[in-house]
Amino acid sequence: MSGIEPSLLRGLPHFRSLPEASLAAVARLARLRTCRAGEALFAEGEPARAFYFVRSGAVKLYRLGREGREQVLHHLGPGRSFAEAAVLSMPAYPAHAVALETPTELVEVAGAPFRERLAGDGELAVAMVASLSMWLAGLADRVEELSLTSASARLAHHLLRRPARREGEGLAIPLEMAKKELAQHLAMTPETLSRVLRRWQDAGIARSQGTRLLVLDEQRLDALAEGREDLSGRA
Amino acid sequence: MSGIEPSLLRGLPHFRSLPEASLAAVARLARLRTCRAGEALFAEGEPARAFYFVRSGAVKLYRLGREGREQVLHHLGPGRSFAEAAVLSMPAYPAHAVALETPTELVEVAGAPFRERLAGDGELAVAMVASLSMWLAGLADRVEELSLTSASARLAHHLLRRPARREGEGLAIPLEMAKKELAQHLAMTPETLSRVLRRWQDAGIARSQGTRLLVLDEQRLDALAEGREDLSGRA
DNA sequence: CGGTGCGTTGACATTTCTCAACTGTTGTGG
DNA sequence: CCACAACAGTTGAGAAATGTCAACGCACCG
Repeated sequence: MSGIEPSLLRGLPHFRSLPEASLAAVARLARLRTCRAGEALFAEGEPARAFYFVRSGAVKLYRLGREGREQVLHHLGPGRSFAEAAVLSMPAYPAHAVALETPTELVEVAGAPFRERLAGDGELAVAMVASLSMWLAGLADRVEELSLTSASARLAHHLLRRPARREGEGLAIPLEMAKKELAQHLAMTPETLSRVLRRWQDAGIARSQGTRLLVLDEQRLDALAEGREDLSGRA
Repeated sequence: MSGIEPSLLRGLPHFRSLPEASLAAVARLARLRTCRAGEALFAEGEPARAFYFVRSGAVKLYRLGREGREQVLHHLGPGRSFAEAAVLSMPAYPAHAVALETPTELVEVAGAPFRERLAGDGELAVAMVASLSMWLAGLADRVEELSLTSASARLAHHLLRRPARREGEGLAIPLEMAKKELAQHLAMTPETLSRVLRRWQDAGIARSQGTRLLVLDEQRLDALAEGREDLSGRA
């Protein structure tokens, strides 16, 4: 409520090229909030009062279907923002949000005053347009991913778009969710995910190492993602 | 290139509450374009030079995978806009676009001058934010849809979110794509789609009438969309 | 120590895909 | 106007992928 240091915002991708005045104005509407794992930020259907930036830790956005089935929409790490669209042009949050780590540091920006500021501040509005475009691109990618009909294609597609680190013989990709959640993210069961990884290991394509994956044969992973390779016959 | 009547823009949802000056400025960057079915508007990878509004007719956005497999991303009818995100913050179009009907009337807005205008025109930027938010909500919905694991749940979910018309005993939902494309849109094969519809017909839930669907039992369709009902045992 | 929950594996049921044949429609050219 | 090709849509039979249920190991945490 009382505002934060503008410098805390400067590091965020959206505001990198924002004039000092705009940045200061936004900082005045923001407050820093530190959460513990499991702490809820907002619930689906609740009036959209603020949007957020992740400074450290992680946040999960999800919906609840009937019978408590949890549909994970996104995992967000440092630098990402969320709920801008809700605050800017929707009456209520379209999903639930909880912090995943202790501590998770967030910048919380009050919605109503931000909306007012936006109309008169072109530079800020352009920054928000860029931010929303980022979300759009991400979701479009996700749609493409989910349109793939085979489980291994979806997994391969997903993995190939994660930040990875070259590591000796292969590519190390950190899995930033529990396998259970990753499975749901990719519209498959945990069992299927486990078996796909098993097959990849047997085929020498990749090796599951607890919380990360070591890809040994990038080309074949690529082929799998595009449905060019099949992997059934070659047990 | 030479501009169009501002009144042509006023009808579009994005610009409903835009000041006269902004509207006129955009109109100056726009031109009216009439296409025939099959006419390409832009190709994937091409530099994003303009974005569009549909005035009449319809447009299809799609990607091409290897081997010419066409992945339909969206069908757009009158009032919708597309490629704003590409023009505003991406170097190239992320998909192909073609007109689907003869005639299809479009408003084409030149990208570069629009971007310049945007920075200084807060009202316009806010309008674009609203437009992008609409896209975001639509894509989020699509992600949720594709996350459903059963074919009939995806189809039910999809149908329940289409504009429909009450019609005597039931609900008439126009299918705005060929069944072949609808199937791909829902990550299933045309055969599976056909069989699901057959089962619904046998169960008295809905009746496929060529290019439209007559829903007889909305409640059960709802149940199917949420995985509450199964429809296997009750042939 | 127990408990709780994730991840793996196996056996089995079911859905969905694949391939193929057949129908009906549409549009074209004779 | 008809014959024909081309293509969407349907249906069937069999194969393959995936989901379901259950058991087990294992780590983590009280």
